[in-house]
Amino acid sequence: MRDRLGYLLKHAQLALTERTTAALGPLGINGRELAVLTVLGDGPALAQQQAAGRLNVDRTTMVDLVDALERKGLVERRSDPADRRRNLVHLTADGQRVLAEGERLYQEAERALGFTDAELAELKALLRRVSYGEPSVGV
Amino acid sequence: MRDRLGYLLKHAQLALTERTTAALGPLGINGRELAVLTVLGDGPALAQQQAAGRLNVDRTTMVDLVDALERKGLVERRSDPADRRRNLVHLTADGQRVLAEGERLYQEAERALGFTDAELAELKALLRRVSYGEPSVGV
DNA sequence: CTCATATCAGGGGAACTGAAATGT
DNA sequence: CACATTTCAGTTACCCTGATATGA
Repeated sequence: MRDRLGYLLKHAQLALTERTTAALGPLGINGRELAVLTVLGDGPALAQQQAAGRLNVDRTTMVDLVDALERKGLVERRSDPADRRRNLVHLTADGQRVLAEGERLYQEAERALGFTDAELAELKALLRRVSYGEPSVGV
Repeated sequence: MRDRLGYLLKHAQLALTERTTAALGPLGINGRELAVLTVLGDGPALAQQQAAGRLNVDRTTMVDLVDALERKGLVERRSDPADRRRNLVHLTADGQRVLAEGERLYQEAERALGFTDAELAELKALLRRVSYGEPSVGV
Protein backbone atom coordinates (compact mmCIF):
# COMPACT_ATOMS: atom_id res chain seq x y z
CA MET A 1 0.00 0.00 0.00
CA ARG A 2 2.59 2.44 1.10
CA ASP A 3 4.63 1.83 -2.01
CA ARG A 4 1.90 3.08 -4.28
CA LEU A 5 2.99 5.99 -6.36
CA GLY A 6 -0.10 7.99 -5.43
CA TYR A 7 0.52 7.53 -1.74
CA LEU A 8 4.18 8.49 -2.02
CA LEU A 9 3.43 11.58 -4.10
CA LYS A 10 0.77 12.76 -1.69
CA HIS A 11 2.90 12.38 1.39
CA ALA A 12 6.04 13.75 -0.22
CA GLN A 13 4.04 16.84 -1.08
CA LEU A 14 2.63 17.11 2.42
CA ALA A 15 6.08 16.80 3.95
CA LEU A 16 7.59 19.36 1.61
CA THR A 17 4.73 21.80 2.18
CA GLU A 18 5.23 21.50 5.91
CA ARG A 19 8.92 22.20 5.60
CA THR A 20 8.64 25.17 3.30
CA THR A 21 5.79 26.65 5.34
CA ALA A 22 7.94 26.42 8.42
CA ALA A 23 10.95 27.88 6.64
CA LEU A 24 8.97 30.83 5.26
CA GLY A 25 6.96 31.41 8.41
CA PRO A 26 9.14 34.26 9.69
CA LEU A 27 8.35 36.16 6.48
CA GLY A 28 4.60 35.76 6.88
CA ILE A 29 4.14 33.95 3.59
CA ASN A 30 3.85 30.36 2.43
CA GLY A 31 5.25 28.50 -0.54
CA ARG A 32 2.41 29.37 -2.88
CA GLU A 33 2.74 33.04 -2.14
CA LEU A 34 6.47 32.89 -2.68
CA ALA A 35 5.82 31.26 -6.05
CA VAL A 36 3.56 34.17 -7.01
CA LEU A 37 6.17 36.70 -5.92
CA THR A 38 8.74 34.82 -7.95
CA VAL A 39 6.86 34.98 -11.25
CA LEU A 40 5.93 38.60 -10.59
CA GLY A 41 9.51 39.55 -9.79
CA ASP A 42 10.94 37.91 -12.87
CA GLY A 43 10.81 40.38 -15.73
CA PRO A 44 8.26 43.12 -16.47
CA ALA A 45 5.05 43.32 -14.45
CA LEU A 46 2.39 40.78 -15.40
CA ALA A 47 -1.37 40.93 -15.60
CA GLN A 48 -3.10 38.56 -13.21
CA GLN A 49 -4.11 36.12 -15.89
CA GLN A 50 -0.57 35.94 -17.19
CA ALA A 51 0.72 35.19 -13.71
CA ALA A 52 -1.99 32.56 -13.27
CA GLY A 53 -0.93 30.93 -16.52
CA ARG A 54 2.69 30.69 -15.48
CA LEU A 55 1.79 28.96 -12.26
CA ASN A 56 -0.97 26.80 -13.69
CA VAL A 57 -3.50 28.11 -11.21
CA ASP A 58 -7.06 29.15 -11.86
CA ARG A 59 -7.72 32.81 -12.70
CA THR A 60 -10.10 33.17 -9.74
CA THR A 61 -7.55 31.60 -7.41
CA MET A 62 -5.06 34.22 -8.55
CA VAL A 63 -7.49 36.95 -7.49
CA ASP A 64 -7.39 35.58 -3.94
CA LEU A 65 -3.62 35.15 -3.97
CA VAL A 66 -3.06 38.73 -5.10
CA ASP A 67 -5.64 39.93 -2.55
CA ALA A 68 -3.63 38.29 0.21
CA LEU A 69 -0.30 39.65 -0.99
CA GLU A 70 -1.78 43.12 -1.38
CA ARG A 71 -3.13 43.00 2.17
CA LYS A 72 0.40 42.18 3.32
CA GLY A 73 1.76 45.14 1.40
CA LEU A 74 3.97 42.99 -0.85
CA VAL A 75 2.33 43.79 -4.21
CA GLU A 76 0.23 46.54 -5.78
CA ARG A 77 -2.35 46.32 -8.52
CA ARG A 78 -1.99 49.07 -11.11
CA SER A 79 -4.24 49.44 -14.08
CA ASP A 80 -2.33 48.96 -17.34
CA PRO A 81 -2.40 52.34 -19.15
CA ALA A 82 -2.25 50.52 -22.48
CA ASP A 83 -5.21 48.23 -21.71
CA ARG A 84 -7.29 49.29 -18.76
CA ARG A 85 -8.95 45.89 -18.38
CA ARG A 86 -5.68 44.65 -17.01
CA ASN A 87 -4.24 44.92 -13.54
CA LEU A 88 -0.50 44.83 -13.72
CA VAL A 89 0.76 43.46 -10.44
CA HIS A 90 3.91 45.16 -9.18
CA LEU A 91 6.11 44.17 -6.28
CA THR A 92 6.46 46.80 -3.59
CA ALA A 93 9.82 47.51 -1.98
CA ASP A 94 8.73 45.19 0.81
CA GLY A 95 7.76 42.59 -1.75
CA GLN A 96 11.21 42.74 -3.32
CA ARG A 97 12.81 42.22 0.03
CA VAL A 98 10.52 39.34 1.02
CA LEU A 99 11.06 37.72 -2.38
CA ALA A 100 14.85 37.80 -2.05
CA GLU A 101 14.83 36.49 1.49
CA GLY A 102 12.15 33.91 0.67
CA GLU A 103 14.15 32.53 -2.23
CA ARG A 104 17.11 32.11 0.06
CA LEU A 105 15.05 30.30 2.71
CA TYR A 106 13.38 28.11 0.11
CA GLN A 107 16.69 27.02 -1.40
CA GLU A 108 17.94 26.27 2.08
CA ALA A 109 14.88 24.12 2.81
CA GLU A 110 15.35 22.23 -0.47
CA ARG A 111 18.99 21.58 0.30
CA ALA A 112 18.03 20.37 3.77
CA LEU A 113 16.31 17.39 2.15
CA GLY A 114 19.78 15.93 1.81
CA PHE A 115 19.77 15.19 -1.90
CA THR A 116 22.81 15.63 -4.05
CA ASP A 117 22.39 17.89 -7.06
CA ALA A 118 22.32 14.86 -9.32
CA GLU A 119 19.65 13.13 -7.25
CA LEU A 120 17.50 16.22 -7.20
CA ALA A 121 17.80 16.61 -10.95
CA GLU A 122 16.88 12.95 -11.41
CA LEU A 123 13.84 13.28 -9.16
CA LYS A 124 12.64 16.36 -11.01
CA ALA A 125 13.10 14.71 -14.39
CA LEU A 126 11.06 11.69 -13.28
CA LEU A 127 8.32 13.92 -11.87
CA ARG A 128 8.08 15.79 -15.16
CA ARG A 129 7.45 12.51 -16.89
CA VAL A 130 4.59 11.71 -14.51
CA SER A 131 3.00 15.02 -15.44
CA TYR A 132 3.32 14.35 -19.14
CA GLY A 133 0.14 15.63 -20.74
CA GLU A 134 -0.41 18.40 -18.24
CA PRO A 135 -1.58 21.56 -19.93
CA SER A 136 1.44 23.77 -20.27
CA VAL A 137 0.44 27.37 -20.26
CA GLY A 138 2.67 29.83 -21.85
CA VAL A 139 4.81 32.69 -21.06
CA MET B 1 9.62 28.50 -11.38
CA ARG B 2 8.46 25.36 -13.02
CA ASP B 3 11.48 23.44 -11.89
CA ARG B 4 10.65 23.92 -8.24
CA LEU B 5 10.20 20.67 -6.44
CA GLY B 6 6.92 21.81 -4.90
CA TYR B 7 5.48 22.68 -8.27
CA LEU B 8 6.54 19.39 -9.83
CA LEU B 9 5.17 17.34 -6.95
CA LYS B 10 1.84 19.11 -7.04
CA HIS B 11 1.33 18.69 -10.75
CA ALA B 12 2.62 15.12 -10.84
CA GLN B 13 0.03 14.30 -8.22
CA LEU B 14 -2.72 16.07 -10.12
CA ALA B 15 -1.83 14.23 -13.31
CA LEU B 16 -1.70 10.86 -11.60
CA THR B 17 -4.98 11.45 -9.79
CA GLU B 18 -6.61 12.28 -13.10
CA ARG B 19 -5.32 9.09 -14.68
CA THR B 20 -6.27 6.75 -11.89
CA THR B 21 -9.69 8.35 -11.51
CA ALA B 22 -10.30 7.76 -15.21
CA ALA B 23 -8.99 4.20 -15.04
CA LEU B 24 -11.17 3.30 -12.05
CA GLY B 25 -14.24 5.16 -13.27
CA PRO B 26 -15.96 2.06 -14.68
CA LEU B 27 -15.86 0.54 -11.17
CA GLY B 28 -17.48 3.56 -9.57
CA ILE B 29 -14.59 4.24 -7.22
CA ASN B 30 -11.56 6.52 -7.14
CA GLY B 31 -7.97 5.98 -6.10
CA ARG B 32 -8.53 6.83 -2.46
CA GLU B 33 -11.38 4.37 -2.19
CA LEU B 34 -9.29 1.69 -3.85
CA ALA B 35 -6.58 2.36 -1.28
CA VAL B 36 -9.09 1.82 1.51
CA LEU B 37 -10.30 -1.43 -0.05
CA THR B 38 -6.68 -2.54 -0.38
CA VAL B 39 -5.80 -2.14 3.28
CA LEU B 40 -9.09 -3.70 4.31
CA GLY B 41 -8.62 -6.65 1.99
CA ASP B 42 -5.10 -7.37 3.18
CA GLY B 43 -5.25 -9.61 6.23
CA PRO B 44 -7.87 -9.76 8.98
CA ALA B 45 -10.61 -7.12 9.18
CA LEU B 46 -9.49 -3.80 10.63
CA ALA B 47 -11.17 -1.29 12.88
CA GLN B 48 -11.63 2.09 11.28
CA GLN B 49 -8.88 3.74 13.24
CA GLN B 50 -6.44 1.01 12.29
CA ALA B 51 -7.31 1.47 8.64
CA ALA B 52 -6.93 5.23 9.03
CA GLY B 53 -3.50 4.73 10.57
CA ARG B 54 -2.29 2.56 7.71
CA LEU B 55 -3.31 5.15 5.15
CA ASN B 56 -2.26 8.18 7.16
CA VAL B 57 -5.70 9.75 6.94
CA ASP B 58 -7.65 11.44 9.69
CA ARG B 59 -10.03 9.32 11.75
CA THR B 60 -13.00 11.50 10.79
CA THR B 61 -12.06 11.34 7.13
CA MET B 62 -12.12 7.55 7.41
CA VAL B 63 -15.70 7.74 8.68
CA ASP B 64 -16.68 9.45 5.43
CA LEU B 65 -14.68 7.06 3.30
CA VAL B 66 -16.29 4.02 4.89
CA ASP B 67 -19.70 5.70 4.61
CA ALA B 68 -19.19 6.06 0.88
CA LEU B 69 -17.99 2.48 0.42
CA GLU B 70 -20.85 1.15 2.49
CA ARG B 71 -23.36 3.08 0.39
CA LYS B 72 -21.85 1.41 -2.66
CA GLY B 73 -22.22 -1.98 -1.04
CA LEU B 74 -18.49 -2.71 -1.07
CA VAL B 75 -17.90 -2.91 2.69
CA GLU B 76 -19.87 -3.64 5.87
CA ARG B 77 -19.32 -2.35 9.37
CA ARG B 78 -19.64 -5.05 12.00
CA SER B 79 -19.23 -4.44 15.67
CA ASP B 80 -16.21 -6.29 17.08
CA PRO B 81 -17.55 -8.90 19.53
CA ALA B 82 -14.34 -8.63 21.55
CA ASP B 83 -14.55 -4.84 21.87
CA ARG B 84 -17.85 -3.34 20.97
CA ARG B 85 -16.46 0.18 20.59
CA ARG B 86 -14.88 -0.98 17.38
CA ASN B 87 -16.36 -1.32 13.95
CA LEU B 88 -14.53 -3.99 12.04
CA VAL B 89 -14.86 -3.15 8.38
CA HIS B 90 -15.34 -6.20 6.17
CA LEU B 91 -15.31 -6.38 2.39
CA THR B 92 -18.49 -7.68 0.83
CA ALA B 93 -18.37 -10.13 -2.07
CA ASP B 94 -18.82 -7.13 -4.35
CA GLY B 95 -16.02 -5.38 -2.53
CA GLN B 96 -13.68 -8.32 -3.13
CA ARG B 97 -14.49 -8.26 -6.80
CA VAL B 98 -14.06 -4.49 -7.14
CA LEU B 99 -10.78 -4.66 -5.23
CA ALA B 100 -9.34 -7.33 -7.52
CA GLU B 101 -10.41 -5.55 -10.67
CA GLY B 102 -9.36 -2.16 -9.29
CA GLU B 103 -5.88 -3.41 -8.50
CA ARG B 104 -5.55 -4.65 -12.03
CA LEU B 105 -6.68 -1.32 -13.51
CA TYR B 106 -4.44 0.63 -11.17
CA GLN B 107 -1.36 -1.37 -12.11
CA GLU B 108 -2.24 -0.85 -15.73
CA ALA B 109 -2.50 2.91 -15.25
CA GLU B 110 0.83 2.97 -13.44
CA ARG B 111 2.48 1.03 -16.24
CA ALA B 112 0.93 3.42 -18.77
CA LEU B 113 3.19 6.16 -17.41
CA GLY B 114 5.94 4.56 -19.46
CA PHE B 115 8.50 4.01 -16.73
CA THR B 116 10.71 0.98 -16.61
CA ASP B 117 10.62 -1.02 -13.40
CA ALA B 118 13.98 0.38 -12.42
CA GLU B 119 12.89 3.97 -13.04
CA LEU B 120 9.73 3.50 -11.04
CA ALA B 121 11.68 2.00 -8.16
CA GLU B 122 14.12 4.90 -8.30
CA LEU B 123 11.30 7.46 -8.28
CA LYS B 124 9.63 5.81 -5.32
CA ALA B 125 12.87 5.63 -3.37
CA LEU B 126 13.50 9.33 -3.94
CA LEU B 127 9.95 10.23 -2.91
CA ARG B 128 10.36 8.28 0.31
CA ARG B 129 13.40 10.36 1.10
CA VAL B 130 11.41 13.56 0.61
CA SER B 131 8.92 12.35 3.20
CA TYR B 132 11.25 10.79 5.71
CA GLY B 133 14.74 11.85 4.80
CA GLU B 134 15.39 14.71 7.11
CA PRO B 135 16.83 14.25 10.56
CA SER B 136 15.80 17.64 11.97
CA VAL B 137 12.06 17.31 11.43
CA GLY B 138 10.17 14.56 13.16
CA VAL B 139 7.94 12.24 11.13
C1' DC C 1 -21.54 43.32 -31.83
C1' DT C 2 -17.51 40.28 -30.29
C1' DC C 3 -14.00 39.10 -27.14
C1' DA C 4 -10.84 39.65 -23.01
C1' DT C 5 -9.88 40.76 -18.09
C1' DA C 6 -10.94 40.84 -13.49
C1' DT C 7 -14.05 40.03 -9.87
C1' DC C 8 -17.63 37.87 -7.15
C1' DA C 9 -21.01 34.34 -5.53
C1' DG C 10 -21.40 29.81 -4.68
C1' DG C 11 -20.30 24.83 -4.40
C1' DG C 12 -17.54 20.45 -3.98
C1' DG C 13 -14.27 17.61 -1.69
C1' DA C 14 -10.53 17.10 1.63
C1' DA C 15 -8.80 17.79 5.97
C1' DC C 16 -8.94 19.21 10.47
C1' DT C 17 -10.80 20.52 15.64
C1' DG C 18 -13.68 19.77 19.38
C1' DA C 19 -17.38 17.60 21.50
C1' DA C 20 -20.64 13.92 22.22
C1' DA C 21 -22.12 9.00 22.62
C1' DT C 22 -20.77 4.59 23.68
C1' DG C 23 -17.98 1.08 25.58
C1' DT C 24 -13.55 -0.88 28.20
C1' DC D 1 -12.76 7.23 37.40
C1' DA D 2 -9.59 7.53 33.05
C1' DC D 3 -9.22 6.09 28.49
C1' DA D 4 -10.48 4.38 23.58
C1' DT D 5 -13.45 4.26 19.37
C1' DT D 6 -16.62 6.18 16.49
C1' DT D 7 -19.50 9.84 14.95
C1' DC D 8 -21.08 14.49 14.18
C1' DA D 9 -21.03 19.61 13.77
C1' DG D 10 -18.49 23.17 12.33
C1' DT D 11 -14.35 25.41 10.18
C1' DT D 12 -10.70 26.14 6.95
C1' DA D 13 -8.22 26.07 2.60
C1' DC D 14 -8.24 25.07 -2.15
C1' DC D 15 -9.93 24.88 -6.58
C1' DC D 16 -13.46 25.11 -9.64
C1' DT D 17 -18.06 26.89 -12.40
C1' DG D 18 -20.85 30.45 -13.87
C1' DA D 19 -22.29 35.13 -13.89
C1' DT D 20 -21.35 40.10 -14.04
C1' DA D 21 -18.99 44.64 -14.88
C1' DT D 22 -15.83 46.91 -17.51
C1' DG D 23 -13.13 47.86 -21.42
C1' DA D 24 -10.77 46.80 -26.25
